[in-house]
Amino acid sequence: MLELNFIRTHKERVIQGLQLRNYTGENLKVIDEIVALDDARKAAQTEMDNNLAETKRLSKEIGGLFQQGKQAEAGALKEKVSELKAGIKTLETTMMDAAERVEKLLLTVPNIPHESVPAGKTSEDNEVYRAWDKPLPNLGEDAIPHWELATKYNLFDLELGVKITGAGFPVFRGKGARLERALINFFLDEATKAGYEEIIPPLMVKEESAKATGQLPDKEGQMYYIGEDDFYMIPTAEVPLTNIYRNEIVEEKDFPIKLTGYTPCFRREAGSYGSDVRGLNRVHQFDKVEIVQIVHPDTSYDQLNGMLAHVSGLLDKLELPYRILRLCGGDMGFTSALTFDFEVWSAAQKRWLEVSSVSNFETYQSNRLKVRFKDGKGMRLAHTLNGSALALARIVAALLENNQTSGGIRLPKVLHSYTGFEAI
RNA sequence: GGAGAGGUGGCCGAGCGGUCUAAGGCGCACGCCUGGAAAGCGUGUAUACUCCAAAAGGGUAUCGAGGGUUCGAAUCCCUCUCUCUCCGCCA
Repeated sequence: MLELNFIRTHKERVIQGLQLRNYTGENLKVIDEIVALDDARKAAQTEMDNNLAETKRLSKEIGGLFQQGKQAEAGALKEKVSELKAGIKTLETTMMDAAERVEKLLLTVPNIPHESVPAGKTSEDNEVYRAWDKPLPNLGEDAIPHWELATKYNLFDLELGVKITGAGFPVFRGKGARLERALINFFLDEATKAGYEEIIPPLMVKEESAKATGQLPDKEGQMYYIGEDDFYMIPTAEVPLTNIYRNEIVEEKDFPIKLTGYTPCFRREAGSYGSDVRGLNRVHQFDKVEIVQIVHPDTSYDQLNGMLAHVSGLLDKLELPYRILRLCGGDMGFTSALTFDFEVWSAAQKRWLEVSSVSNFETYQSNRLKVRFKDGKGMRLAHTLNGSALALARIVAALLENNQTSGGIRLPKVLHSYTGFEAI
């Protein structure tokens, strides 16, 4: 969430930012409400603290009087303290109530977009940041989509997933499973080469963790929830990886912290049924290698560029046509200040598929996470970033479709040593 | 799952109703000492909120978390949580 102090001191910027996210008059009032409530909280707290100080002083006096055997005088003071205590209780309630309401409202305010974020309402308005300037593969009439290729070559089976679990839980098998594992290894190796530390995190997280990275309360209902133990299945490795540093004070010299991890990702995808969900386009469980960075605020945009270069490099090596979009204010995620999406061309479906989303959250996540470092001026919040590098299911879809030939499916050279075969 | 023992500052560890404003030690930083270092000595060593125009300096809270008893809680009571030991189950 936004820093309260930032809202207080940069109200105009906050409002401009919200306008870029298409907030208008009525919705913008929340900012003034927050400041007013916080004023009330401060006033109550100051008074309460003063009363507490007085109580403390008197209690000590009573202790002294008891030791001198002056019971009567002590009794008189006791009454005075009791009176003060009643007032303190009221003030505390006022303060806690105001603080809670501030917190609640703050959770409803999204991150302020970076100045480069284009105006716009929907994905239609996203800016093509880097277009694909070479020709797209032309497969001819008999090209078939990846779900048919999967059946033809026995690569994955969605019906089998339905039998075992339900719709959207693919079963990979044979060369399909091998390809999946090859891609995971390839992505992890590349991330490690780029200086990311490999992590194997828990796949379920507690509420506190999901809150800290912003999945809750924003995406309640999109995560699988294990009620018996109060766990959430992770929708992305971002959650456990970033939470490694929750409540940590980091040494400035340890920046940039770079983590990578492969995990399956679980998403309920409630309310997103439609024609674009066939095959691997949208599933409830998919594999992904994530990269996460925790960095000094001065360098976060440089690091963001580094992440773009990293993801571009992966797609280049996989020989997939792709483009990069800069998301507009209306399409950007709640917690992000700037997001770039990568889309690969799916030649049989003749459409772009999102395979990566790379974002800088600035201090929005770290404020909830409380990831801080100390510099000359005191405690400061770090910046957090993350990106998919990459999401597997759709990469598989594109690889299969784009490389199909009448004689089989060719695989990009970089994967040969990982798969142990050059074609399917 | 059952039984027991515990969670105190960056770390170890004392404290078990008032002087805890948390002893002592280690570590760390700075200074003195030294040709330089070690040792020794001295000083300092958290976080959040808040008061003050700011600095300096105050105030409040935090001894796993939350609640309670009390004029006063690290200390007593309740709930939760985590760790350790033993037993059971188990890849």
